[in-house]
Amino acid sequence: MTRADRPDPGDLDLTKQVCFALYAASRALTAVYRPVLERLGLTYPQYLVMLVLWERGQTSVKALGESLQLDSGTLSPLLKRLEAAGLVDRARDPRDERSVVVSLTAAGDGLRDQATGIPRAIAEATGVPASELTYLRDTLRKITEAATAAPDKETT
Amino acid sequence: MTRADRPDPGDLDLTKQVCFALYAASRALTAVYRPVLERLGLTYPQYLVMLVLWERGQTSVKALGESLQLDSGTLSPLLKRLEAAGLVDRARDPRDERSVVVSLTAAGDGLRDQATGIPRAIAEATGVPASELTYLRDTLRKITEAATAAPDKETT
DNA sequence: GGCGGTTTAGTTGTGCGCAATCTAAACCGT
DNA sequence: ACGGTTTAGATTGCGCACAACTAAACCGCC
Repeated sequence: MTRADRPDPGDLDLTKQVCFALYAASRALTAVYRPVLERLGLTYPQYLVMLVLWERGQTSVKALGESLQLDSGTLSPLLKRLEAAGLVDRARDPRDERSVVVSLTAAGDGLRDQATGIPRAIAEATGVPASELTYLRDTLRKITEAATAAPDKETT
Repeated sequence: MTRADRPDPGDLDLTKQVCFALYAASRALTAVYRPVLERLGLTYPQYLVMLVLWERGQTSVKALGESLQLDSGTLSPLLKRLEAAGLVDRARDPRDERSVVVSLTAAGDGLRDQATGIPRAIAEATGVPASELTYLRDTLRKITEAATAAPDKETT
């Protein structure tokens, strides 16, 4: 069922451009993080996991996956690497043995201090004004929500 | 509580949120493409390569890399798979044997017809108005440019 | 209690992305 | 013509993402 505000032909190119812009911008920004995070021995997805843990102290793998929108196929090996690096502990929840609780080690908690300056460093490196960032964030969230709820495009 | 009480705490969180929003939105939109492209036997990066070829007919690997901002480490195996799928040909440029020219096969050219409806399908699936898409595209380009040119402390 | 279905992680396999390294071809100044 | 440099592409290794599958624990129900 097409909407009343269906895009006209001119918009088709636009969609293409937006998708690529998103794809390119995401990789470009991650590349800005890379050298900064390298000093902490983290990749960007690992940094995201640490952000959640610094805020919550501990979480199940499931909750982590919901927050970051990643599945166990991605998280399991990633968490294994964080554990091998001595930053997190993993243990089955005794209340529910299906669940694995991820928590910070002392080293993982200590890393937080070194990470506090990162958002500022990134903001300065890119130099995009906060007003635009706010609008951008909200628009991106809207797109993510719309894409996540996207219909699977029926027949043919 | 874990937040830094700095002069401008709002911006720091914002940066973090924008980066994640970008990362999440990019993956979410790619996921919308996935089932659509699957019918053509293409992944999203492969689709991007085909878009360039449908527009230009042929390109060198280098030019392709500049357009998509991907290096040979990514493109070489990707093009090999497209070649194995019978969609493209690869040949050394006789004028400069260092360069490899990628061109469309008949099958690759024929796939264009099936691909014309894709941008519309994506636009409808997400349902974000064109006015926002335009602003979004321009902001993303600005960020990509800023990130690509980002000053890096590891400079010597 | 035992059975069937669900939930939670982990594993396997494929395809990016990117750094580092390698090879070969082209260019360049002498 | 020559040796050094630059350039284009391929290869290797690692870490995501994601689909498909497996195994174990939980749950409801009889």
